[in-house]
Amino acid sequence: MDQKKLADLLFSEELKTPEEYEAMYPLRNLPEGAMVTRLGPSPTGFMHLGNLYGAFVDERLAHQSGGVFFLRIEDTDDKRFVEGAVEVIISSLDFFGIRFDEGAGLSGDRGAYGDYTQSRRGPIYRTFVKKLVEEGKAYPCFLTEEEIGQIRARQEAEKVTPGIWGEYAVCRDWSLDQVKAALDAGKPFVIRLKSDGVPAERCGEAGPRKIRVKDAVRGTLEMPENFMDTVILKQTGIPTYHFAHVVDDHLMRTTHVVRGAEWLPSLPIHVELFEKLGWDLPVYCHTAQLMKIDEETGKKRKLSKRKDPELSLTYYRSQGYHPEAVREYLLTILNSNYEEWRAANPDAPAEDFPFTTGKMSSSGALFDLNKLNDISKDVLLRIPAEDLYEFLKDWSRDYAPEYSHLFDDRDYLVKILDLGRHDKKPRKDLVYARQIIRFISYFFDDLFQPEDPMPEEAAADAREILSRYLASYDHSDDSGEWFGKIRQIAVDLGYAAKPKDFKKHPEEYKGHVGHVSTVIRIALMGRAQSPDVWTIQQIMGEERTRARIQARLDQEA
RNA sequence: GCCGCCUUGGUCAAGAGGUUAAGACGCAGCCCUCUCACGGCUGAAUCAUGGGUUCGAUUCCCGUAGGCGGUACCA
Repeated sequence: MDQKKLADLLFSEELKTPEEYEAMYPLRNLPEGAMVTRLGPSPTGFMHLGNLYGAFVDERLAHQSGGVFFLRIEDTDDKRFVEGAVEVIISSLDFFGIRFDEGAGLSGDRGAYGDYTQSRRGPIYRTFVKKLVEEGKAYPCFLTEEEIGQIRARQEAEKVTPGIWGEYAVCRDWSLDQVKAALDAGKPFVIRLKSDGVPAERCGEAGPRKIRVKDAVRGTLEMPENFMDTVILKQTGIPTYHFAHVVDDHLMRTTHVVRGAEWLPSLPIHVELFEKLGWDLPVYCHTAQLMKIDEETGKKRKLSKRKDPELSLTYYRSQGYHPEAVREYLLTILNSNYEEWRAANPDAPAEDFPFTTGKMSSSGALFDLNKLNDISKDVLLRIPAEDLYEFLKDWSRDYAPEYSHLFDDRDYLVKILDLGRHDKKPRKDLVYARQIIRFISYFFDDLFQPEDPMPEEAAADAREILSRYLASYDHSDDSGEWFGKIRQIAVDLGYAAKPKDFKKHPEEYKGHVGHVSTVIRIALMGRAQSPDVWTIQQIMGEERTRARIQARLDQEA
């Protein structure tokens, strides 16, 4: 039979049979309902929020159902490979709590369904390509780039769908002899799928035939069937994404294929490939994409590696966002009912949230930094100060070594971080590491610096206020006694004891007690705004407190 | 160009053939208050558009527009 001969001619190497591979990779022995998902990044060495977003869906689905989540390196495009990329992928996802059960790893593969790197699976793909050729479902194509360009030009002139299909697929029905001759002439070739689809322009009134695919996030998709003779095996003997996806996800027994919506247009190709190979379709989950507003055009667009370095995962790490905050943020945009759940379960770990594909939005969300910050405040509040200390210390080691000395006195820093966090209405001052360091900088003499001017109302009396304050200062005063003294100073110098009195009769006072305490606050913290002064003083200690006041006094002189 | 997906306030969004169209972030104001933060209250702000179907449509259907994506021997 010619096709068998053709297949042998094309693939002379020793290959396993499809049956052997089926036996090597048996159905997984997993409980009912367990999902098998995978992440298939190409090793470009760059991960951004969008990658995390998708990975998170895979991870939740697998781990929530007692299934398996594995990593497969999709490096069928050798031009994209960047040294060290696999490590970047694994470590940056790990930082955000995303761990693989199986697949490619730093010290080799884990799991029985490998190899997990596509560039090393050549023989597997060729086995199945050969099978398709034998069955007349694929064929070698010797068209050169130039010839394809000419075909395209002709198609454009004829206003017909560009691509290799129907009569434009000139090698489609070549005889064995024709192929042999081309081969003997040393012509390079690719293998194309011999599509059964009816070209859209040949369908007439009825329109193209439709395929129906159930998508876990979009419901039933109805799309025109494929009719392109798509390349499945490149000249190099390595498959295209389309073919690798189908073979790998079948052999690796993936149950749910989570990928971005940019794959939607090629879904019909995948469906035809699954059919031709006689395999069941996985459940597809085409996720919406994270978007951002392009500064140049002012329009929405997909996140881009090139243009959005600030959306890279390392950016968030370097700013010191806590991984849990990023996870919660992603959860809120992934599942619309998450915030509601969080409100009802304020202390539950996020893992307890029942994540579902049905609650995922099918339209793309804009990345919202405000929202991330807001969520981060709440997340950090749930983390004990001791843990926060460790988190900040690790962050500083990697991204801000200039602050390493802040971690010398652990007790001091822990007290600072815990300030006001245990009240009935806890403070939410802490957002991310860089911001936290800035926020607490005045606790450290080398970082302390005056930022705000004295308040107008009390500037003239600043010296007097400070000297009286220093004279009456008793570190053992409780906060009531302490504030009583400030009030006394205020009254003695002609300020209202209560802001309301001043508001009612501004003409009777120079200002109010708030202005007086602001003078003290600025001397101590260099800022007009801060948490409770008494508490800060207790943390700073008497010596530092007195020194700060004295220094300002000297300066005011 | 062609093909596909998407479209509720500035952002994330719930929602149903008849609702005063939830909630969150952000924004404004007020309250609390020695400042800020927290918290509370109030407010401004949304169903892209045209045409059907219907007693009634933001919701269902068709068209249009806009956004996004695809149109590779990239993924």
